Amino acid sequence: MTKSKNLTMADIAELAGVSEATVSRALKNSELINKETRARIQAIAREHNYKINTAARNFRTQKTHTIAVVLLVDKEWGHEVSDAFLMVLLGSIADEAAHHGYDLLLSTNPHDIDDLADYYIDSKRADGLIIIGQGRNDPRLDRLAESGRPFIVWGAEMPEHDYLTVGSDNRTGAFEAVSLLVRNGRKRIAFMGDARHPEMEHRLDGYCDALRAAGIPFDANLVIPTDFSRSDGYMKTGHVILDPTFKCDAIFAVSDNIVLGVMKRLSEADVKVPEEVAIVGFDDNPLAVFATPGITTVRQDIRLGGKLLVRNLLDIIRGKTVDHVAMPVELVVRESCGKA
Amino acid sequence: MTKSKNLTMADIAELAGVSEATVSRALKNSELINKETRARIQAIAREHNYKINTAARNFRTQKTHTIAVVLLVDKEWGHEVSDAFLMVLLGSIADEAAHHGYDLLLSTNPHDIDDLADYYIDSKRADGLIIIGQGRNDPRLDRLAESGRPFIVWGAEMPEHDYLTVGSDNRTGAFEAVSLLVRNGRKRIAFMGDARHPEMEHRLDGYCDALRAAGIPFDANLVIPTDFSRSDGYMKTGHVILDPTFKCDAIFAVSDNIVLGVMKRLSEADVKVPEEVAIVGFDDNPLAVFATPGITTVRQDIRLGGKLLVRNLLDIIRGKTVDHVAMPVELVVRESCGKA
DNA sequence: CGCCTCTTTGCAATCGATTGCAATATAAAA
DNA sequence: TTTTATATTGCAATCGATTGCAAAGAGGCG
Repeated sequence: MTKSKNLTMADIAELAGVSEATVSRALKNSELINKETRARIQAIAREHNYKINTAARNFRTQKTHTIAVVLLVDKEWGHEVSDAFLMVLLGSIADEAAHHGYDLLLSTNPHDIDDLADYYIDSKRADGLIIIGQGRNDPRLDRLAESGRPFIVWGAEMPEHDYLTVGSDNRTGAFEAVSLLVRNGRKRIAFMGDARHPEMEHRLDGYCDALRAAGIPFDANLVIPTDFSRSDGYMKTGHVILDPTFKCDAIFAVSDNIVLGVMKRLSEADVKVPEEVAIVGFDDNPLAVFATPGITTVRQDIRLGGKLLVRNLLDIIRGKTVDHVAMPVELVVRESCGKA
Repeated sequence: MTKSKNLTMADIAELAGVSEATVSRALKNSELINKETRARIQAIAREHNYKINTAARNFRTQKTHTIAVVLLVDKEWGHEVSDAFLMVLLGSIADEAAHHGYDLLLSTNPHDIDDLADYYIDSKRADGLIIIGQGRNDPRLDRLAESGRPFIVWGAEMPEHDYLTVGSDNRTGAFEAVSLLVRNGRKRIAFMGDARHPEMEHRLDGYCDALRAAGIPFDANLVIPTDFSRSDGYMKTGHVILDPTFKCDAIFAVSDNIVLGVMKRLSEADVKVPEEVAIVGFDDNPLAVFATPGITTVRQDIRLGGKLLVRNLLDIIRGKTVDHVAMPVELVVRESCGKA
């Protein structure tokens, strides 16, 4: 098809009989240029299939029109972390970025990039960063915050860390989930999750809120440290839940992935869900509805999350003031939580 | 931290008392520059936290050191297409690209970018493209191929389309899967999948191969058009498999996602898997092992796939000759396929 | 007709790193 | 000592688009 070498703005200028400056402005649709001239130049550019050289433009303007998404997904958590979840978030970020005319740079586990800002911002690869995978206490994020470069984090607001976040209202979500179990007559409700992780900490807070509201005393023995994975859900169920000395009639798990592992193990042990143990999860993983029984869960609006990450990051880049976001969540009731 | 404005190569040159040219070569570790001088300049650059301006470099060299990954994931298929699968593939691509010093540009469903090559290559955003989501017959890919720009596709080799691919040996995988069902004594084996999709077409071929090898006649009624999704697996099971006039004692489905939907529906109808209907899937979705019963499936080496996509694309960019890749697959036997 | 305003266009510098070629220094050979 | 080969370094052009400022043209008004 087009085998001609790349055209430059000078070529278009020549073709149109105007200067490069005029072409530049015309292609931008600048008001400075006469309307007819603009249209004519645009037509010529289109006709000759001219594409502006992004590299040159970025260089000249010192902007990249690119945002970098960094996935810090360690093995530390369950490594499959939410597959579906991540994919949806990523897709939504990509769509929203494209919508604003930004490209998306993706990087997973940049273990050898100790200074994210240097790599992405200072070296002019991206104008800002979206970090996914807040982790427990990543010093890199604190360094980033100190350096004052534009970035935003998916996760939970943490008073002791000085960076902006977008995430779900984990505390309220957990509160509603556990309250539902209480309404359904459950008294000994176990919590499965890793409270060292910011978001999960908030979910534990919500769990405690719900118990308190119901007048049920908090029992630390019911808190079972579990990472995000199905396999850890499976294992902890075998080691703790099924231990004869352990008694519970319900479980609130911080992710549907965990629930899938739990239910697999319970079914092997012939423990009936929800009759003997009622369960509520978190995320509304697409699988939740296909599990047997269907998993009652807390749905996060991930697509909205992606959009907000992008919008707020762009605002930060433009110097506007931005606040933390805790998006509302929605309880999705299926079978696993039992009946009232 | 560093609030000083960005240093340029000229600054470093001045600090080191040499010319910019020398700095440029030294930072590249060029043999042209004296070893000690090189070390000294590198030290100075590090000390002052100098980062090369990628935008300027890309502009000057007319290379981007970036590859673009384009996800063409239409609703046409089951939209959740493989969640886990995609995430793993993407992660592997990202890692391998980083390993070669390339950045990764991500784009999902560029519906308004009718000419992918223009957008990414001509406008100097990327040096090459990786396309994921071969689809049935995307004319955009043919146009890309015609234009001669460097790209590669995840999927299946198609003689009538002129572009390079990396994918799994779908035909052999399907052959082994179906042969296993045959060995386990099954005679009427249904095929669930959309044969219009290149990869699935090969799986259908493998299915036919296995029947032929076993002397079982092919019955077109046993081929049930199904997209990739759990929900379509669920629905088609209700509409076709459970239809009283339909008889089968086994199912080969082209994705584990489908199997999950199938098993959900079968369990609702109290049909026992594998006793009444044996099932084999494809992909070895991380969930396959957590389903009840565990799903026997064909595992693809997705991480290897990601690596090969990147390596072969880079070879293409460098003008080397590259061939199609059909990676070997592995049958993973769990419970859903019954016992011999 | 001269002066002023407003619209439209062009000039030319600029962004920062790279690289072919020339220049210099140093060592080796004659 | 002169010539030649080799190792280092610098000069200066270059990549292509953008933009502040100046300039030219069009129209209005006194």
